[in-house]
Amino acid sequence: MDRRQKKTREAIFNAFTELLSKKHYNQITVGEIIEKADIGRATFYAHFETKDFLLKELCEELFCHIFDATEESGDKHKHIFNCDAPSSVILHLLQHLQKNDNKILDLLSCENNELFLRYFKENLKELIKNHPNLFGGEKPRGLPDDYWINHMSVTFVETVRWWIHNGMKEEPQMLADYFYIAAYGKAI
Amino acid sequence: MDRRQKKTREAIFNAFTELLSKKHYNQITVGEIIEKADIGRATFYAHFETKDFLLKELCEELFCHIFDATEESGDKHKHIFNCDAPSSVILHLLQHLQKNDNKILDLLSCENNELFLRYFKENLKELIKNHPNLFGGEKPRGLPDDYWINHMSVTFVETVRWWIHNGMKEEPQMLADYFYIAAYGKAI
DNA sequence: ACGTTATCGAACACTCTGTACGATAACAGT
DNA sequence: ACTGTTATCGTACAGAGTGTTCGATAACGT
Repeated sequence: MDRRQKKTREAIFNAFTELLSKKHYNQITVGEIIEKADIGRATFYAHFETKDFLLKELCEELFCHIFDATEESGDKHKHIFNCDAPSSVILHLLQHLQKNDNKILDLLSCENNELFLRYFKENLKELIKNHPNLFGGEKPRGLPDDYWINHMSVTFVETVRWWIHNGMKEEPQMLADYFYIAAYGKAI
Repeated sequence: MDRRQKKTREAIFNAFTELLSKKHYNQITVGEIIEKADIGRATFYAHFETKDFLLKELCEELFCHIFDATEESGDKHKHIFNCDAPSSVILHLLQHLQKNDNKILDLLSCENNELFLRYFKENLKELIKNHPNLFGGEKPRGLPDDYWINHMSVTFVETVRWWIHNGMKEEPQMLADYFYIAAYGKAI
C-alpha cells in the first residue's frame, strides 16, 4: 500500500478515535474529522464512503487481532482459542484488554462504547459458535443452543463493561471469577 | 391539556413509530415525521426540541406504565413489583409484552430495538435495585451487588430480545424457565 | 362571546454532505 | 535519474436537513 495512503488512513483513524472519546458519534461531523486529521475533504471520501463505513472499518481493525480466526502458521501471536487450557481463555482476553492494545480500552470506556461493545458481542458469538468449549463449563440442560451462546457472550461483554465502568480496579483473575460465577454459579 | 396539543403529539408519535419500524433512527428526518404526521414544521418544534428529545419522550411513554414506581392508590393496574409472588414477576412482564401493549413489541423487534432495549435495561436495573427480591432467587456468593444487578437485568433483556428475534414461538412460561436456568442454573 | 393559544405556511440563515476538477507532489519501478 | 501513475490538495458547488421567525388563522376552554 502506498505510503501516503497509509499515513492518511492512520491520520483519519486517530482523529476519529480522539473525537469519539470526547463526543457522541452522531454529533461528530466529517468536517471535524478532516480538520483534526489535517487532510482534504476529497481525500477523506477517497478512503471512506461515509462516516458509518469509517466506523465499521475501525471496528474491524480494532478487533481483528483478537477475533481473526484465520490461523496463519508461524504467527507469533497465538490466537485466543488456540492457547492453553480453555478455562484461561477469558483471562487471556481480559489481560489483552488490560494492556490496552490498539487503544481499544479508550473506545470501550467512552460514551460511544455501545458501538464497540455490540461489535465485540457479535464477534464473540461467532467465536463461541465455532469453539463451543471456548469458556469451558457446560450448558445447563433445557436451554436452546443459540440462547445459551447469546447469554454467554452477553455475560462476558457485560463483565468487561462493568469492569471498565468501575475503573478497572480488579485484577483480571478476579473478573474471570465473577464471570464464571455469574455464568455457571461457581468459579472454575 | 388542549385537545389540539394531544392530537398533534399523538400524530407525531404515530408517525415516528411507523418510521422507526421501517428505517434506522439516524436516517429518519424531521421532514419525514412532519409529512407523515401531516403537521407544520413549526408545530413539531413547538412540541419537541429535537429528534432526540422525541425519542426520549417516546421511551418514557412506552415504559412508564410498566416501570413507573409511583404507587397511585386505587390504580387499577397493579404495578409489577406489587403483584403476587416474586417468582411470577418475570412471567407477568413477558405476558405484558406478549399483549403488545403500546405497540412496544414493534419497536423492540425493529432494527432500532437497541434504542429501546437500552432504555428497558436501565429501568429494569433501577427496579431491581429498589426491589432486590424482584425475581426471587439468590445472588451467588462472591459477586458485587451492582455486578449482579447488571447481570440480571441484561439476562432478562437478552431473553426478551432472543424471544422476539426468534418469532416469539415460545410461551411466556417457557421463556421464564430459560431465564431462571440461565440466571440461577435451574428453573424455579 | 371572549381572550387565549396551538397550528399553519412560507421564508430564512445555517450547517453538513458528498461530488467534481484541475493542479501539485509523492510514489514505485525501471 | 527518469517516467508514468496516483494520492492528495484546494476550492467550489448542489442538495438536503436543521432549527427559527412571524403574521394569519382557527380551534380551544371558560
